[in-house]
Amino acid sequence: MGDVPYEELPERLQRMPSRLLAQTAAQGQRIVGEALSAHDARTHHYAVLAALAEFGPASQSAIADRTGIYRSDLVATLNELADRDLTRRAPDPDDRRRNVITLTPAGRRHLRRLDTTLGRAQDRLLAPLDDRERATLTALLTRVLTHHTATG
Amino acid sequence: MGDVPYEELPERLQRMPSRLLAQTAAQGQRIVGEALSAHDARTHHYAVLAALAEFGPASQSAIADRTGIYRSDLVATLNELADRDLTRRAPDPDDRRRNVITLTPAGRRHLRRLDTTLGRAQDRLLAPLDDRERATLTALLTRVLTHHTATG
DNA sequence: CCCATTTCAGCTATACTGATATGA
DNA sequence: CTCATATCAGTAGAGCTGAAATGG
Repeated sequence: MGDVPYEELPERLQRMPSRLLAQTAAQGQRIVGEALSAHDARTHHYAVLAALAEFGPASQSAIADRTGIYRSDLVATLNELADRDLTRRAPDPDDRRRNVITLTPAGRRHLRRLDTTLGRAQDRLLAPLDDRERATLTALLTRVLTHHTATG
Repeated sequence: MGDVPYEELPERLQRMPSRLLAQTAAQGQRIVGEALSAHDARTHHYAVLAALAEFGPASQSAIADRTGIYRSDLVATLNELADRDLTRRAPDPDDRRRNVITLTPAGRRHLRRLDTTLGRAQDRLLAPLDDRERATLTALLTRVLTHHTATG
C-alpha cells in the first residue's frame, strides 16, 4: 500500500466513508502494532491493563464488557498477560464460576510504558491534523460509534 | 460488542484515536459486509468493478495500484469475479506477461446494484451525523490517509 | 543479466459464532 | 431447570510477505 498517488483512486472509493475508515484504521493498526510489538504487547493487552487500572480487579466477564473484547478472545489475552506476570488470575471465593483478575506491580509499570509509547503512536497517526481537528475527528467518531454500540 | 453503555469504557480507550478508528471501521465493515453479502459480493469486488468502470480495461498490476488491493489478493478476487461473469481476463498481446481485465455488461449492472446498496449502507453507518458533519469526517480521514499513503 | 507481472502459499491481528463444562 | 462464567474450537475478511514462473 501507499505506492500510488491518491489521485488515481476511483472516485467512488475515494469518497466512500466505510473505505476511508477501513484504510485509516489499517494505518493506525500498523503504526500502533509496530509501537506495541517493541514491548511484546498487542492492543488487547493494553485494553485489559487499562480496564484493570481504571476499574480495579474484575471478573473476565466484566473485563470483556468494559473493553469490547469477546469473552472467548479474552482467555488467550489473559493467558499471555499472566505469562508475563502483568496480571494474576485467581478463583473468586464468592462465586466459584468466576476468576478475579488483578493487576500486578509489573503490570502497572508496563501500562505506564505503553501509555507513553501509544501516545507517540497516536501523534504519528494524526500528524497532519492540528489539535482542534483531532478533537473534531474523535468527537465525530465517538458519535458514530456510540450510535452503533449503544444498548439503550 | 455493543452490549454495554459507553460510559463504562476505560477513559484511555475512550479517547484513543486509533481505537476509535478501529472500532468504527469494524462497524462499517459489518454493515457493508452484510449489505454486500446479499449480493454475493465483498469489498474487493466493488473496488475492482469501480476501478474498471472509471478507468477502463487494465492489467492486474494497474488495478492493484488503483484500488490498494495487493497483487497477490487480486488474483483470487478476479477469479471470483470471472466465475460470476462480471469481468473477463485475457492475455495482453502487446506484453505477454500481462492480463487485460475488462468489465462485462453483467459487471456493469452489478456495479450499479452495489452502488445503490452501498449508498444505503453508508447512510446507516453515518446515521447520527448530518451532511456537513459527514463531509468534515471524510475530509479529515482523507487528510490522515493521504499523509500515510502518499509517495511524494 | 535485471526488472515487471502474475500466481501460489503462507502468516497475522481482529472480529465473531457455537458448543461445552461447571457452578449459582 | 435456567442462567452465567470461563474455555475451546473454529470461521471470515482484510492486510501483508516471500518466493516462484514466465516474459520484456
